[in-house]
Amino acid sequence: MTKARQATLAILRDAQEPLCAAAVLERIGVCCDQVTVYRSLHFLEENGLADSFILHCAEHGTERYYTAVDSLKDGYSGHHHWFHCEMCHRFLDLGDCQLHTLVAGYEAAHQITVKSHTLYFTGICADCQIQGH
Amino acid sequence: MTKARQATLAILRDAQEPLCAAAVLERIGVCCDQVTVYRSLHFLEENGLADSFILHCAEHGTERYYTAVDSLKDGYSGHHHWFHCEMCHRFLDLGDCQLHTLVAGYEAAHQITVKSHTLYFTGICADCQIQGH
DNA sequence: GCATGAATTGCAAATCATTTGCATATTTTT
DNA sequence: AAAAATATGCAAATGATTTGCAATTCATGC
Repeated sequence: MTKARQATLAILRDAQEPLCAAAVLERIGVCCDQVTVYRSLHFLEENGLADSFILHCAEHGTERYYTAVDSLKDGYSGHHHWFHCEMCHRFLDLGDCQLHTLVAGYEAAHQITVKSHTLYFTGICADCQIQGH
Repeated sequence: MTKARQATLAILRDAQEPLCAAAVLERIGVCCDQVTVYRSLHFLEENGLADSFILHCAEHGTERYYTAVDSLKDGYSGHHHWFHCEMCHRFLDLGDCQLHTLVAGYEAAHQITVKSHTLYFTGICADCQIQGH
């Protein structure tokens, strides 16, 4: 792995939330160019080191967000799902993917092979609910 | 509802799959402009008549896809989920949303209010599996 | 340890779905 | 039917992401 790709992966791992390319770029400093960040994110995802999803948010528009994939442990896929607060625009980690049974059911019912899925939730987080709207 | 909005909704209802703005435009003929299609789709979604999700596909790039929301029947939300075949690029209807329990669990566990979610699956459909790769 | 071909990077410019400004047309209200 | 409000069309802007290409760095064999 090149320096740029390592730096990108380290940033995703350190982040407590999904990051868009712009957020990675902000943190990566002079290490490399914006285009290299995009290419590194592609590389990481192709190689199973990162996950991504496209989310539209009133504040930030439509962007692809990336997370580092957890190292696999017993019974865990390393693939998380997220909640996005439409008021404070932060992400909340909902933990490891819970869709295995559902996916298996769809595969059996329709004779399809599901290779990946995108799932995220939006709404109001606990903090924003307390503060009223 | 204006003529453009009615025409857009009728197209979504007739379609057996999610449609992007370009696909709606193709079918809408001289009825209205491309910009009006975009605005009509926004209108339908804001008013609960359509659902949408953003999907990236090798063939068609990144686009937002819309479906008409079913009229509500007992125990059904009207909100469907879809499978997208990465070989033939078609959509398969997986039926009414099955996430109610999961959502309720997340809401209780994190004191959040989930207002919506995005879920879709990608992989290889039955037809493409038979045909080999 | 270094030459050599392959893969990666930086920069500038291109893409492309979607949005916006604004004048006109249509719809709704009174 | 006139006035006020809303929707539409057209042209141009936006903004995230991608691409071309020359220069640089990396991997590998000798």
